[in-house]
Amino acid sequence: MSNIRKPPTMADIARVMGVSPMTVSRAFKADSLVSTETREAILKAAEDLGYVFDSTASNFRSQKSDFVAVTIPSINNANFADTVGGLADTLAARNMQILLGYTNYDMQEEERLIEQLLRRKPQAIVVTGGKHTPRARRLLETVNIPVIETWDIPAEPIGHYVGFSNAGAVRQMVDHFVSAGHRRIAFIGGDVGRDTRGSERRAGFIAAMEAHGLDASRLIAAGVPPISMREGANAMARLIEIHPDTQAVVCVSDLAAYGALTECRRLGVAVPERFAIGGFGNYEIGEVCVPTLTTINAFARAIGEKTARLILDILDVGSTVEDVRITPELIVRDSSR
Amino acid sequence: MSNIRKPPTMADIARVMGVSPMTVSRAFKADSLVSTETREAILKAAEDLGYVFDSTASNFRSQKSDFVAVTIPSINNANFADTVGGLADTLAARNMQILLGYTNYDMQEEERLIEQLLRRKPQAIVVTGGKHTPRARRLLETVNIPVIETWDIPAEPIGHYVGFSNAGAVRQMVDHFVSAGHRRIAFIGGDVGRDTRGSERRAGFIAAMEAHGLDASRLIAAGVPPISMREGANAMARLIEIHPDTQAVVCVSDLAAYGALTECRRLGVAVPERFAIGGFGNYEIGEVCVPTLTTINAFARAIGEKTARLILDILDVGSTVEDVRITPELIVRDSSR
DNA sequence: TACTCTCGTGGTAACGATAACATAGGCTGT
DNA sequence: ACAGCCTATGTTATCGTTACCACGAGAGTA
Repeated sequence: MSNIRKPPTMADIARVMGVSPMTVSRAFKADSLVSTETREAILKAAEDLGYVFDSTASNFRSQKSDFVAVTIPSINNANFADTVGGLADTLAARNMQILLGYTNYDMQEEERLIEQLLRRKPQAIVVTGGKHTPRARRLLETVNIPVIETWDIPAEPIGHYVGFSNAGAVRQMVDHFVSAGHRRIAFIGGDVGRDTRGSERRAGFIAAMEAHGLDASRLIAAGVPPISMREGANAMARLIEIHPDTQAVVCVSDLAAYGALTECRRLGVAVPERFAIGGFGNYEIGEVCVPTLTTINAFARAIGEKTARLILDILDVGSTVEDVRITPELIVRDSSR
Repeated sequence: MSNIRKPPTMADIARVMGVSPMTVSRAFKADSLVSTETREAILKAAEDLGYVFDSTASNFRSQKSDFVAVTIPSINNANFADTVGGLADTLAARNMQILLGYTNYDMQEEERLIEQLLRRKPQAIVVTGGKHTPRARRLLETVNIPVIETWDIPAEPIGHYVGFSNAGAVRQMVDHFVSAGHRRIAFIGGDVGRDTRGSERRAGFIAAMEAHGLDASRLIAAGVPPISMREGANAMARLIEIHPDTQAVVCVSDLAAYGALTECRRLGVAVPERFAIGGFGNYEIGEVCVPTLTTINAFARAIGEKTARLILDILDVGSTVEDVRITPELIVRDSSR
């Protein structure tokens, strides 16, 4: 009847076992000093009693958690999911857990989230991108845990970063198109302003085109970022209507690029003969679709893994660790050759 | 220099303000009894001091957290991501946070994860699927918080569930194919055993075929679940080789179906004229690709939202709430008409 | 006036684990 | 044989917040 009796604590186990609570506590820490027999007996007793270790109390007393806080723009994005996967898997080896939040590409929301996450006393905080509200920035600067910005090379890094130049990556794509003989090149992205990385890719496109002495005004904004396959298709239709003589298009992501590709197929426009297409992010779709999609591999999973290793290094050794610059890789596939 | 001074606590704010710590505490709880002026003054002082609320201490003392623990098989799956998105958004309105873990389609890993998550004293726990290791099951049965199984209708529910019949959904697809005149129908899925939902869809396929008096032996296992687009393509190649006279194929997911579709295109097999294809999950790709993909909409996001609302109801009202059965919807598109 | 009720606030103890220090016994080496 | 060290365990105090109870002041009521 009294199924509502309180769950057992370490003190209960200690009483049953005739040892001190401290010994029970130690039995749960892998590296601490308890004789093997005592530990095993305690762990067995704990299991029998249905004891569940109270991380809340442990974190509170020791003033640190096993959390690493992470903010990403959207959960529904294979690239960020890969990064989180790399982070989670690498940190799991040290029994650390990810505390994840979604900003929905909104810096205001990011600020709210950062504040909420910091309340949990994480061991480190990982944010996506290098732009934040002033208050978010202050929160991150003040907090005394490692701060890592990812997916970008911040103009003014707060702490560490593991990222790459979005503008530089797009330049690779533009260079590729130009050396393939294209001159009238367009860019398809989302509306400017919200998606920082998208905006930087757009800026990188403009800079690269101008560096080649080419016209950089063929810019199609397809909607609120992140733009979908459907929006990519719509943008392509618009592009062909407005600038029918365009030879190649750089898309802000593979999803947009795939949408553009299907639109071309619908319209009977040959890719790559009549129209070369490049994407971004090396999504699975790009290597399966017909024709396969030229893209930029930003090594999303590696970003997560390297970030995790950076965090572990900082926690172990101290903060004398260097930042990590990833060099994205241009992958040329059938959609541009 | 002494940048390492301890962060301020409520007691510090109380001292500065000349009130009791209790009043400071109340100022941070939206619904508690403090005069508006006092609250505002306290919140301002807190901001000035750079105070960060300590959720760890709060959770510890009040013996409850704002967490809802969630396990999903994989982060890199748009369906589960949608469910988590629905959960997170709905719970965010109540300032609750998701504590997420990935099982990697492994029940052993799920057990480990459930144990780890329960240590955080979540307010509720949401698991994907209705099959668990005996120990995981015991942990869930013993814990005194709401337990919700999703994406399935468990044979023996532990607590509540928000799900649908995977077998029933596949039956809809088979019925659709049969009424379109197809008789030689195949199934493409992953290797049996790991992915519970995949296995149930396969079983549902067999049952539905037998119910129609048709041969249910055209089963292609494409690899370790979840199977990729590439594996779907490979499976299609194998299917055409082994059973060249097949008329239609049911795929375990839209990703596999899309792979199958591209393989058909490569081989010059006309879809749907020569070969009808159906997927599962209503991924974005299915409504953009050419031809568009017939699929099953399982309302992934709604599962998350309904689960969240169920949790909130239980926490508010008590556990007299009913379970939720979702009815998946067959979406017929060009790949099968 | 006296009595009840609500509002705003204060005082005290406690949540469960563990950091820090202490101690008993066994072993090593000279 | 004894200082010195290592191992296994115990004792005490404490992390920061909030549950619980108490209390005074003013409002409302009879």
